[in-house]
Amino acid sequence: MKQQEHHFLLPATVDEASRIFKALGDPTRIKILYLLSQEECSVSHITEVLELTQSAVSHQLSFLRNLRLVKFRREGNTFYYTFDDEHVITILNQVLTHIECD
Amino acid sequence: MKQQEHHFLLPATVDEASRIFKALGDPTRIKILYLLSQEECSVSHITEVLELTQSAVSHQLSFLRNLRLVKFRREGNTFYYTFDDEHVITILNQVLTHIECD
DNA sequence: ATAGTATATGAGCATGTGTTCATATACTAT
DNA sequence: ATAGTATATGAACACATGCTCATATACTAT
Repeated sequence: MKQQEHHFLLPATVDEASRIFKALGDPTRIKILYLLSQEECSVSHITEVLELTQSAVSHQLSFLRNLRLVKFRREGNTFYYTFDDEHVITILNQVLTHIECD
Repeated sequence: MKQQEHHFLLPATVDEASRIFKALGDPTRIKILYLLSQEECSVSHITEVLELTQSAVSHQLSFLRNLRLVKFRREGNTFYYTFDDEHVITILNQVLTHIECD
């Protein structure tokens, strides 16, 4: 066994990374984030475009909001969501591009 | 609501992406992959360095093997693991760097 | 006020995940 | 052959996850 020095990660770093990856580790959330990476969307628009229930979308948006990956603005009854973490969108697009270009 | 055309993702693309992100979405697997990104390691070395049980490490390596994110070679009783997906390691390091440099 | 619309939220449930414990396998050394 | 070492694997269990269903909230229109 080699006797190198390792560079160790801080527990907080590992936790934060796993939280980000976990957020991206679900097909529904990937679709939502990918949609939001293209344009600002209302909840009902996401619901229609992705053919999901309103509740499922709303729960996932709540999840993404807690992680500060998306934000929203209100206009009357309509909530418009946009992504709120450029870096995570970049990572997502890198992976998607990598897969599609296989 | 805007009436743009969306670029849609293939279901297979979404699935593959979520599988990759899910693999990275666990602290133990992040630590293992990060270690392997630095050097080839035996199972027992991983076990000691990360202070995990042998079984937990072995199960996670099996998981990572199935996704072809790691590979191993055998030398007697000892199994040496290395990463097997440069792109995934790159993504992992990007996210880790981004977090640490906050 | 009343009804309608858009979204959020809580409970419940089925399924997935990560661990431990016990045991199997495969090799090495005596 | 036998004991020891390194790793893999299956079962079981606690906990997390993502959905649906029902309902709450907050605004709009009449």
